[in-house]
Amino acid sequence: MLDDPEQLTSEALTGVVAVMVSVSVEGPYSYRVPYGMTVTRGSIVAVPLVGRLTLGVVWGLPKDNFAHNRLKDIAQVYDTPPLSEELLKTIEWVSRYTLAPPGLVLRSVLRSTEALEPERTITAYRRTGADPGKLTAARAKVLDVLMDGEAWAKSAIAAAAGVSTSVVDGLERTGAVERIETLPPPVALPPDPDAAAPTFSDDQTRALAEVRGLDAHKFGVALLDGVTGAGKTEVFFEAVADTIRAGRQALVLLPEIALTSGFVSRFTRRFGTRPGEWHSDMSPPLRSRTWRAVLNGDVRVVLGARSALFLPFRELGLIVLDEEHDGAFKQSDGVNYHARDMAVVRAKFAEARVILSSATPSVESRNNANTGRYKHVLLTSRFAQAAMPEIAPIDMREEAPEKGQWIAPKLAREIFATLDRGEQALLFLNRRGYAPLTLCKSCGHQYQCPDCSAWLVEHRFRGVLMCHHCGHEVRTPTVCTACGTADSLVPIGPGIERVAEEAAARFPDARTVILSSDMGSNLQLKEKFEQIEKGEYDLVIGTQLVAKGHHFEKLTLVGVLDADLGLDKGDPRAAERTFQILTQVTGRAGRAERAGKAFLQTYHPSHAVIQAMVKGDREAFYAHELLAREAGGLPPFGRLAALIVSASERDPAFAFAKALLAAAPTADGLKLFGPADAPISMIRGRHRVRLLAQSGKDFDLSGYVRFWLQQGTKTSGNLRVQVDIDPQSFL
DNA sequence: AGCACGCCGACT
DNA sequence: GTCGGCGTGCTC
Repeated sequence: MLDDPEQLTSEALTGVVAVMVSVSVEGPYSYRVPYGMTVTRGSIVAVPLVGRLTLGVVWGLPKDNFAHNRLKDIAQVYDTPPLSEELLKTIEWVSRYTLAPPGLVLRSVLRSTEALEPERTITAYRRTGADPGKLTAARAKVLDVLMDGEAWAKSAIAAAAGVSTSVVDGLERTGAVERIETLPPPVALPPDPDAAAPTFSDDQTRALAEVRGLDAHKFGVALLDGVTGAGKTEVFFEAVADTIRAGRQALVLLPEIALTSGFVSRFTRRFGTRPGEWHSDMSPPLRSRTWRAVLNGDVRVVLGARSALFLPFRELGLIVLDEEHDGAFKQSDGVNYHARDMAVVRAKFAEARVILSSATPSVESRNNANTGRYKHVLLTSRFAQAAMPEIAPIDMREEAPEKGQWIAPKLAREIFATLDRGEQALLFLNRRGYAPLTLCKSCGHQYQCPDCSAWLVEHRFRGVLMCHHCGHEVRTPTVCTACGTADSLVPIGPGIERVAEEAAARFPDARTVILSSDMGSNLQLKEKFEQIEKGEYDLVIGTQLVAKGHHFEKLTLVGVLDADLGLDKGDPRAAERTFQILTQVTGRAGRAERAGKAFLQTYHPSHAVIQAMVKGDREAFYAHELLAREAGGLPPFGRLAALIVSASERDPAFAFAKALLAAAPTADGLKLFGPADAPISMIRGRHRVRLLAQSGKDFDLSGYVRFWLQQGTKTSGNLRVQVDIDPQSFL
């Protein structure tokens, strides 16, 4: 039974072993296992690497024969369970697929050494029962808090009792309270799958039955496809409950952390306790403890951002991707992976289920559902039809607003009517700032980022011109920096700050609020959302931020100021993204009780996306888009890989890309395009030239690109080649 | 990722 | 003459 992975993982390895170090190297290095040390495949170890200790994972037996006189000893094995075979396989697969060195992929698994050290104790205080002597009011409150007999952190006692921490110090001196070193409370308690019995609509009951049709102990994918408000979350919560009952762990991935807090409350209502959480907003100690608890199996359910996909689950049984179509699931720095695809891969190795949930599934997922690779679970709702707003286009060629305005007359009339009824209206424009371009009317100078080929966007509130690609900022000049003319700078085009200015002038009685990711901290934004929900604003002006996750009872009108978004920019996914965001944002208008209306300001009223929106016919969109993709050999009917060659000067980058293209091996059905300047031809001072490889869907494009780069001339100087398999956008 | 090695500018 | 700038390359 040599090929039985169970057998292999549990087998103690001796002599020389292969260790994957968590640095950017192409394969495992060999190390000696010192006498008396026991390691197996998956053991987490520290190994010496150029004079310092580096984290690594025992991968198995060495495949090469590194000179034995240069071998070093493993320095330490950590006292944790080994990483699961399923996770090791996932790392290898992700590395092979994305062309990222396996050590780099491992790095996203082993994020800190701290998580591996024995858990640090915390100082806590508890009652001893001894007499405190003088019992002041403050002391009484503290002792009351400690009546439960538990040990509390000093700050927690002070907060609960409403006194200062020095009262605890005083009580400690009297002996009525004692200080102990104790382990912190667990990061998450076991969720109770039966804490709250859900009540389901008939549709939800049927959808759940279909999801449950997937064997809980085998690999399988369900696409949970249903309009907002149809109750997708309740359905996949039951799959989470099933997973807990089966003794396996569940992972729920959200596209962005702004959505977690609402989600945690819903989870807590259903399961009686909070899930484990994993995202970049957590404190490093909590992250470490969560990581460890996932590996130990103490945390059963994790709610997290895309990086949670690489947590060291021991017995992963379910991965849910909520809003699976969301572009935020594609990681585009370091390891370029798409969390949706990698979730399916990990689930396959783990014999786990995957639920992809969305109101506007990605074209890829819809295709997989159509062909039967994924189980298509449609969730309609009796309210769905009523909740769908009436959508109408506004042809901007015929009903253009006056010069310097961005709200068409027809939309303005609708806004007035809505405000008169005491209802809320939302104006949506996916452009931050005041104006996307600033120029001097005297000399024509256009303000551009010095390090990127992009206009500087004026942000009037903050008084700066800023680059949205690298963050470069300058104070907005009052005198043209090119010709010296005073007051000659004019803003060109709209951003939401400018729309807010127009709205203030045209609807002076409306209480107006701007919502944009750069308009305050997460907390401030949360507050604004709550105020809108309470009806403290009449007119909401926002970017993509408002399209997600929030329902406003009184909102009955949505105006999309630029419905064309990125249409027709030569980006294969532009139509899909536009369809998704238009569906999301128009869906904010009206709920079951009140009918809603949405208007799309467009210069292309006959475009398939706009037509599908207006007719409320999403199937028409998918049908049209799938045909277009098939005709173009684009995903999901073909594969794409982008190679971005970058350098500090354009010429060497271009020359290298040309040489690379010339050295490309030929292959059946493979097409190469380029070299061409990338749409954003310079970012952070680096010129970027793009090559594109397109193949059939059954072609090993990753393998081809790896072979190609190995054949071609190696990069030298400051030339860099970045590979992006399955690029989502063509930036 | 670090850390050493290496080849060009302003100092004791 | 040297100190040190960081660009480049290697790590079992």
